[in-house]
Amino acid sequence: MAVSKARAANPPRSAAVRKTSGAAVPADAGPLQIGELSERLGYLLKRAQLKIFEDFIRCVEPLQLTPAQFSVLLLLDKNPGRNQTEIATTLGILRPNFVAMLDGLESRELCIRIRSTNDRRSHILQLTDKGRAVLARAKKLVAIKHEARLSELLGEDNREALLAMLDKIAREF
Amino acid sequence: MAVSKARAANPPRSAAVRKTSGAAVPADAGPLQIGELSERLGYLLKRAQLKIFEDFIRCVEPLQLTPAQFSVLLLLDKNPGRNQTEIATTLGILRPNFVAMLDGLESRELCIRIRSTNDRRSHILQLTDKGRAVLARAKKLVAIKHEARLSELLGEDNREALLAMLDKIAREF
DNA sequence: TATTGTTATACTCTATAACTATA
DNA sequence: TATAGTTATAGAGTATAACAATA
Repeated sequence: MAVSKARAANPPRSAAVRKTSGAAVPADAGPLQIGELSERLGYLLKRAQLKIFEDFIRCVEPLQLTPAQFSVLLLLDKNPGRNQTEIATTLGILRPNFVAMLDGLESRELCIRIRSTNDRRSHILQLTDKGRAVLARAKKLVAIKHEARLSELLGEDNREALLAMLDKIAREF
Repeated sequence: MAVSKARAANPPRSAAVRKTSGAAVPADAGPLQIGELSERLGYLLKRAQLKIFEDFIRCVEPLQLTPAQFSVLLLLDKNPGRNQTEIATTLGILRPNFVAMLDGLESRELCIRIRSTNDRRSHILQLTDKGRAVLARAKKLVAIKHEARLSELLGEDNREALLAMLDKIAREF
């Protein structure tokens, strides 16, 4: 949103405010009308995603894993022998940004980089035993605390329908 | 993710890589197995949200409006006489971060701040005629380009079911 | 004393260019 | 020359503390 540019382009705030008298709403007017916002997919997606991420982090809090870190561990487990670029791009993470993320996981000994013998430029990523153990515990916490809560809220059939629609949007839109 | 801390805590990258020979996957092994990721709500929500935001920005490109800016205009239109704090918190925007955003909209003459006569601390926000015109054009573009495409992908009934579930998650989860 | 708008600041995420070592 | 990992950097988004004006 170019904060600094807006800053530079505008006069000091207080000087810019109109002196016109304001037709303010009564102080007790209550909650605002969100109107069509409740039908805007982007808005609802964003709001729902924030809620889900917050809950995920809470549920998996003893393991100190972010949703992104959990995704990496899941992917490494399912895809042994792959390099950084392959893992990163599959998750929509840019290679430069994946470096610090891997540093974090590797310093906690959840995975290791191994220089490939085929192509000495690339690093094969591998879960450690500790990484596998943490992933297993995380999966359990997610299943019994996070996903279960969601099924309770929506019903299992609706939950699956929701996942299917989101997957379709993510792939085909 | 505390990039700088991770940086400081770790030895230089190349020195940290294990010398063990890597069991790399064949170069032509094809796409990765995303496995259980395709059933993780948070992951799918994030991916879908990014797609939807990208498309929104494309559809409304002639007007140069972000989803967040569009939401503000919608809310101002439905809620005349409200101040910055009320609008910001309704959208989940923190008051300090709303200042620069309003600066941008006001410098484009889409809305104005008016000092309230009831309480001279607060600024009543009001759409300008130009703001209303831009909002009207944006609504049209969103309806005929963005939402229509979504209905086509999911079907109108499914689209409504999706919105209802996301709304429920955003409110009740 | 409390609240509104604001400033300053910091941390995370995301994005791009350019370096190095290998190929 | 091209690619993998990395560095540096810049931009958004988000979060908190503190100040001036006003209540």
